Amino acid sequence: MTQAVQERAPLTRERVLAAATAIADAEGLAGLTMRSLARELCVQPMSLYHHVANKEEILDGVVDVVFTQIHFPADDLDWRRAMRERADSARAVFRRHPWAIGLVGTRTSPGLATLQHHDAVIGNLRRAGFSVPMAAHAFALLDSYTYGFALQEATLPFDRDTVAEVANAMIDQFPSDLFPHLAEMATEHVMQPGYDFGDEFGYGLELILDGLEAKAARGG
Amino acid sequence: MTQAVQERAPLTRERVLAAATAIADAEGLAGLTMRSLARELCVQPMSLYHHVANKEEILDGVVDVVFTQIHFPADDLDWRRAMRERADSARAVFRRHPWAIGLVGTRTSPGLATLQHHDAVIGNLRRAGFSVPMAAHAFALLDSYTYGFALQEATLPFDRDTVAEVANAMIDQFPSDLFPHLAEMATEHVMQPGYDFGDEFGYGLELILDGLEAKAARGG
DNA sequence: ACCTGAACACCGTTCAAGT
DNA sequence: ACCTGAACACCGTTCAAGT
Repeated sequence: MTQAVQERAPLTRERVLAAATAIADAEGLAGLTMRSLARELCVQPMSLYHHVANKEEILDGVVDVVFTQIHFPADDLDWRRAMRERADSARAVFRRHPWAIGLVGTRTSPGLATLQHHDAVIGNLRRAGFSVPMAAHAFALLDSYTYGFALQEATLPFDRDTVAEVANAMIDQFPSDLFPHLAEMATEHVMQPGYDFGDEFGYGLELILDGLEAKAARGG
Repeated sequence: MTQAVQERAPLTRERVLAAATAIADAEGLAGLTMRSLARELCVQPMSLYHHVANKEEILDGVVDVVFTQIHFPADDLDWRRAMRERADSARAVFRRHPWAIGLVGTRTSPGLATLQHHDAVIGNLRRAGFSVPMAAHAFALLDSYTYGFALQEATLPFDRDTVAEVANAMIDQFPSDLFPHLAEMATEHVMQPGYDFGDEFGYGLELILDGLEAKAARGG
């Protein structure tokens, strides 16, 4: 584990959540157990319950820790740049913590950082002249796109060699002529040198920002 | 459980996955264990291992079962209607199986139905004249939006009473003036009679389809 | 070929006891 | 106030044995 050997600082909720995040990063969500967390903190499993109610609260907590890391630009930045920068930052953060995005779809009580982040997004749009309903449209659209892209990226292999490996495993498992269009896209596009699925993010984001700008200009 | 009492049909992979889906629908993903699944099928836990390799394969399997339910329109339908219908269908399916969308972000080996679905989407776009790179753009954009919207909906309460309950719990937990823009949007818009977050889906979808149509017309 | 009983090494969590 | 040892009711999975 990353910091198993250390003088025993007193346990706090923050230290518990930081350690939980580190474990999930290193071993995935399945590796994060009350027992592995206690081991990481040089403590008995039961000590954790003095700082968090249960494992659910830890999962809520680590999602909020991840939201802490999403950069939100200064209040006075024009809305297009602000939305672009925070979308790019969110995508980068979820790329660093790929276990977190699936968790977002299961947590029903958002934490402080999550709510602050959402408030800042809506605030920026309102100051830019978006009506409340138009800000709601923009918010739902941009967040859906960003989360969904992160969700797709979470299952993607990081490097090119693994891409080929996965593709081969797929071809082994199914008759290759079952998916002619998928095969065409893979061979002619995705497997070509220079292709990076991540580049698709900017394309879609600009298309959405263009659309929102046009709508906002004519009032929704 | 939904069908615990029944004559014991021979176990098959299909029956195992159908029962697993039913359990997840009824009790959530946490309620789906090898043991609860065996109980549902009137069988000993170990019998399951003759039809699936392990629990991971069951999770892969139920995601594919869910993809089976996403309706894909006839091949010759114009691309805008085809994309709209399958996005609406996907959203409805994930609303019925809210546990499934988070799982999408953790499964790295897609099943037959998933791949067939993706192939049909790309095929429709190609027949409509989309270039391979343009089809890749459209595919990434529409899927990201649809999955991301489903991810947000998965954490939302279903009925109005629960919305108010959740909002009150949030206000109890944090000083209410910490999130002025969120509060404004909640009181002036989201909590108003007639508001339904689900309606945001169509707004964003049409904006994206408009953008794609314009881009496709001028070749990317 | 298909199913099972007993067992193993894990889980999250509670309780009563220690300092 | 904070931490712990022992225990409980669960997990997924293996193995050797049954039909």
